[in-house]
Amino acid sequence: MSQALSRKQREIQQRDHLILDAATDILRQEGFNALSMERIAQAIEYARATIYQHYPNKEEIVAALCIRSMRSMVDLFDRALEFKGRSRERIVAVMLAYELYWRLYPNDMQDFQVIKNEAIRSKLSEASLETISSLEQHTLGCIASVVREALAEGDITLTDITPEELIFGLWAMAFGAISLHSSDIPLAELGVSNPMATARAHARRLLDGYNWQPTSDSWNYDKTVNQILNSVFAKESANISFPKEKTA
Amino acid sequence: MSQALSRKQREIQQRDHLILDAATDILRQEGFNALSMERIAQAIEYARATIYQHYPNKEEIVAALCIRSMRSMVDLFDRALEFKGRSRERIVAVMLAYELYWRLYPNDMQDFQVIKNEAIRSKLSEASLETISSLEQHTLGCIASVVREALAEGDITLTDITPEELIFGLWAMAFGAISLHSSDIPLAELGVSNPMATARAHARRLLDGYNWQPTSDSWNYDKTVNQILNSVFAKESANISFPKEKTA
DNA sequence: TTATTTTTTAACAACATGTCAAAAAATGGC
DNA sequence: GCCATTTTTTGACATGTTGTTAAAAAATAA
Repeated sequence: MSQALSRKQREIQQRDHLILDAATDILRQEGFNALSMERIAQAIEYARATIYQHYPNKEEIVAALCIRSMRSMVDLFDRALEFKGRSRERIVAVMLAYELYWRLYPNDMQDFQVIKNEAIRSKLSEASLETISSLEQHTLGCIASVVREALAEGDITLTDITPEELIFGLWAMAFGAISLHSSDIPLAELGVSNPMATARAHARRLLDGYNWQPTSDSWNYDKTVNQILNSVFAKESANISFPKEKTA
Repeated sequence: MSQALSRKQREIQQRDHLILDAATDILRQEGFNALSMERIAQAIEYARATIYQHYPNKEEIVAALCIRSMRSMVDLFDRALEFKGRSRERIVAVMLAYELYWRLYPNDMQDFQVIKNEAIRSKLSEASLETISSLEQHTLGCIASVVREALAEGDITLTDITPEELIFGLWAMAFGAISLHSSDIPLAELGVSNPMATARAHARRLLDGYNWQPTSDSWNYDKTVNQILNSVFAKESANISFPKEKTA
């Protein structure tokens, strides 16, 4: 009985993947406007109403894609924290995780933009919104833990801002850089060929500005970056060429 | 003849304002999903088809709102450049313009997010997209001119990055801060009560990090901020209380 | 095989979109 | 002021999407 039941349920689970995969394809190839229940139904060869058994609307489908993608981002963040070293090296690791995520799944980041949109958010369930929010909080928590560590170890002393405000600064810089990059502003034409590497350089300066030890003039962070890539992110970085920051 | 014709045309122009105002109300009070041609038509007491004489779809209406709002932003940026002083004071003025814009028209900034969305962008005409783009470029140009000025006057020397990359950094920080702020992430709960003031503090540190003279330890920028607010932005700042950055 | 439960679907009602031909209003010549 | 012409406004239509529901189909268990 539980055998037969679970066979059917496995079928349903598989169909869930079919739905998400079809949605991804349509989203990537034709954009959000082309994404409709009918369109997905055709792609997976089921009736439209069947998809409503899985998701109450297409916005929840995009949310599911987002959540799936955010989980792999969280994984990278957690892995970043496995890098052992001085606090400032560890914050570099966390920022690299963000950059790596964007390089590994450049398209997924666009879904984040979609999900930020009020028109879409307003159709999501409380449950989905909370899942998204808690995943977001998790990534923030990773940065926060390193900042707290730095404070505890005396690598940084904050006088004019709170730890949370420092976190916000790093977050805003990274988020802003990625947002601008994934919008269709022609950054390359404006003279910014590599936004993420540039953001990384700015973050380095900013942390130097706050005197987070060891500052970049007394430590080779390019070496640290390589160490991080070759240890905790060995698997991912194998397929990816990482541009160095230009260093003075 | 030109009298009679222009009377009618004035009527049509007025109706254009009616449409945009109605759209703004609906957008603010009920969100993008509630915005429909029918809904606007009811509000202004004309037939739906009449609105299509003005705008081919609701996305273009939002674009028009955006463009109207961006023009006032550009105005603030231009006014910021009227402030005379050292280059680093002038960059402070430009950043203040951005902050001021956000404080004067907090809701309008949300429209910018809407217009960044691919689903909406894909329905806009080339003309609208280009207008938006050129307004965006104009604001960037304002920052760029100050950076060039600083280079020319020797207030800053860039070794490891290009001027464009520095501009990108300031832009990303400001844009990221505002994006995060206007998303519904509870920044206050996270300990960031004043995102824009925080971003301003970070920008100050960043510019100090790049050694843009005079650095903040040798110059009272709080005083500069007040001077800017009381001169070029006298009218606007009268109604607005500006939080000071916390300074070490 | 047959009764019962679960899953799938076709059909429906509601609503939004964009277009177009007809109605209404404005204009201009007489 | 009247009528022909042009412009503006509108109701009506075809199309497409959404979410629901009752019936058909399939799976399950006796």
